[in-house]
Amino acid sequence: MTAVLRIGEAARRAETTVRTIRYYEEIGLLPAAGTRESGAHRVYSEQDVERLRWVLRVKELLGLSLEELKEVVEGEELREVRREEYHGGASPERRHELAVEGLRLVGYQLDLVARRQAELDDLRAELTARRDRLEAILRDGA
Amino acid sequence: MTAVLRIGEAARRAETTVRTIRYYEEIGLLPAAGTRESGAHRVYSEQDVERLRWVLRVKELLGLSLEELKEVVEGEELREVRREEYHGGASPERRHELAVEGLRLVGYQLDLVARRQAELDDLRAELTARRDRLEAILRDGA
DNA sequence: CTACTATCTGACGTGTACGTTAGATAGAGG
DNA sequence: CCTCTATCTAACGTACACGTCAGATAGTAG
Repeated sequence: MTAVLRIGEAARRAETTVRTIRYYEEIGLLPAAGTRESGAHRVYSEQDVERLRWVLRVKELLGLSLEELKEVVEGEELREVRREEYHGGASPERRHELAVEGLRLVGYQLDLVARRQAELDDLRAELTARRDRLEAILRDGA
Repeated sequence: MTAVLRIGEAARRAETTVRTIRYYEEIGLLPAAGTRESGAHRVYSEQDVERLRWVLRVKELLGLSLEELKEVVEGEELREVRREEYHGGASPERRHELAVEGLRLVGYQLDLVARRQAELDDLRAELTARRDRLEAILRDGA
């Protein structure tokens, strides 16, 4: 069911390149895909692809460096840990712990998004004012 | 009144560096500050600084490359032309022309801002959903 | 005029984020 | 077992956006 993908297909699905995935692994941004003996092909799950898509999206929209992205990746990894442990039946304390840490990371991202939105709102307001002034000129002036 | 600034002070006011200003001039992003004989100091007006601040802000918020920024700079230059010509008394046809072109450039920027805002809205919605799920777990679960 | 600081013009260096190439190997299909 | 393609590692190359340094010059304060 959970198809296993190799790096080429993973890259296509995540709308990125093979090199990028390997590079992210190199710098420790992405975990080394499974335990491989050197030379063996990397394998990815669809969840891995989803995680990567999310990370790339956040990077793009917030303009984060790969260094800054590490917190985001951490959050994504935690999500997966949570899913697995829940199905494997984790203790209530463990669940609590995971949820708390998850909240911290989600809060961090929400914070970044909110800030950027506020700045974009300001920018948009100024642009709209400019546009209105120009339209006024076209209407009743020049 | 309209203080004349040299590159160091201009950089401070625009919250950037001297090198950046010179680099932008090198690649033709910013106009060569006035007509200088080679070796003479560059001079900037407060308007120049405002223009630069705007450009840097748009770059940061929209994640544009310097190449893509050229449209934005063009828009800012046009604003200045407009101001000057208005005070110098431009013909109605000229005013009309300037306003139309200005609208195009403002429209372009508004479009970019709107797109980014939409994407950020989506991102925020997903993050908020995640947060809510985690909070639910803390409330009535773990 | 002198002293001092900021700016000037090259030119080379740097960090980030990958692209590209070479030669060997893995693994799926027949 | 053989073939063929995708992937492997290692290494060098590249585009962008500046940083940094050297040596000369401009402009301001006294």
